[in-house]
Amino acid sequence: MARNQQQNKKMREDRKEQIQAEALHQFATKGLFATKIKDIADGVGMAQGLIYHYYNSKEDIYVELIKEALDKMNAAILMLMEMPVPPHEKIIMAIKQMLYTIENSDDFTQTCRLIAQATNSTAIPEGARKLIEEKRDLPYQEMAKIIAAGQKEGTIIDADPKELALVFWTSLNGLAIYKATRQDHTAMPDPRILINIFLKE
Amino acid sequence: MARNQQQNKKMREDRKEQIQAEALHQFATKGLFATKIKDIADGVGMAQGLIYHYYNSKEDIYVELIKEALDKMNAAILMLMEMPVPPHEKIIMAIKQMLYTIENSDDFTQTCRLIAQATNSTAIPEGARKLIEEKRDLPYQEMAKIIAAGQKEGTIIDADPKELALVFWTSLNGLAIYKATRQDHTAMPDPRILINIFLKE
DNA sequence: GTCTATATCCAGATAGAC
DNA sequence: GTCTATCTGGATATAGAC
Repeated sequence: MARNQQQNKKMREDRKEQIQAEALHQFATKGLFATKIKDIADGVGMAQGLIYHYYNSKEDIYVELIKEALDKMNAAILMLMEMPVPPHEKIIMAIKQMLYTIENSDDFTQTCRLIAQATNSTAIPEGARKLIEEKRDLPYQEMAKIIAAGQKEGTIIDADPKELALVFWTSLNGLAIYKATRQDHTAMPDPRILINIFLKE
Repeated sequence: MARNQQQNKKMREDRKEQIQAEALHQFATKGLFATKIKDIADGVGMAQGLIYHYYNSKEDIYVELIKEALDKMNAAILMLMEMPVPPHEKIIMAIKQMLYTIENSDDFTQTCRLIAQATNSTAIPEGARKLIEEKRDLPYQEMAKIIAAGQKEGTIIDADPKELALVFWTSLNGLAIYKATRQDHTAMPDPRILINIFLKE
């Protein structure tokens, strides 16, 4: 009996993940309002009404995706923060890693795109708005700390750490959006161009 | 009679501009699908049905706005191109001008936001999609030319001009999006941070 | 030119059979 | 768990009076 309950629960979770994956794809490319429940259902291969066996509303799916996207992003940043390397190495690693991921990971690209869409629209569910407000500043704050540490170390150029952190993330975000919206395989720039913004020579 | 016809035409144009201004604001903040014709009509202070006296459809308004936004952007780039100053000066001027405009012009910010929304969604009218495809590469191409000229001059760092142009526009675009989506008065970074990406010291 | 009223359609969500 | 059928609301666009 316990075995069966567990199995059922797992199957339900699997099904929800299918829906999530499809919804991420659709929301990221078309946005919340242009995506119809039927589109998601068709993508998964289930009846339109069946979606409501797993979620209470379209908004619920959306908010869950936004939450996961933000958490995934922030977890990646915090992992970087804790690496046992000096600040300027963290920055070099982060830039190389981000450029590589932007160029090669479709899932990451879609996640970026979802967040960009959400951030750039006021017409999103209240729950999503709150999550974004609450979580979106963390990367900027953490990067400002790394930069300040690097300046103390003497490896990072002299400028307001907050401003440098702003340039750091908005540049990478701009590149991610650019990549996401071109179907062709646009190459990312040489990492050194970006690294040069921050490091003293 | 001719006098009257002219007056009527002008009044009609004025009314269309009112609609356009309101639609730009709404589309830029909420997107095409979340914006209802009634929202626009309410913003202008006219009945919902009256909009159709001036436009055939919501999509028509949208496509017209996209066209004007892209043309305005490209015209600004071309003006810069033709200024009688050396390449590295053009880059310095462009960065300073862009940062200043991002920080101070609400209209520009909304235009950026509209284009970002449109570029980042596949669910836009065919006409808008075509215009974007057709016009969005011009800034990248023109900037690559300026950069290549600056390299010949010896003032711009050694790297692929296309990649530098990519970093140039995506960085500024990232900053514009950032600014557009924060209600508070977020300061732009010191221009020298960005200028340093491109200029030899 | 402007309004009110309405035809029409579409999509989110629910009900109920299997 | 899954489907089909349906209720319901809301939004685009049109019609017609003033």
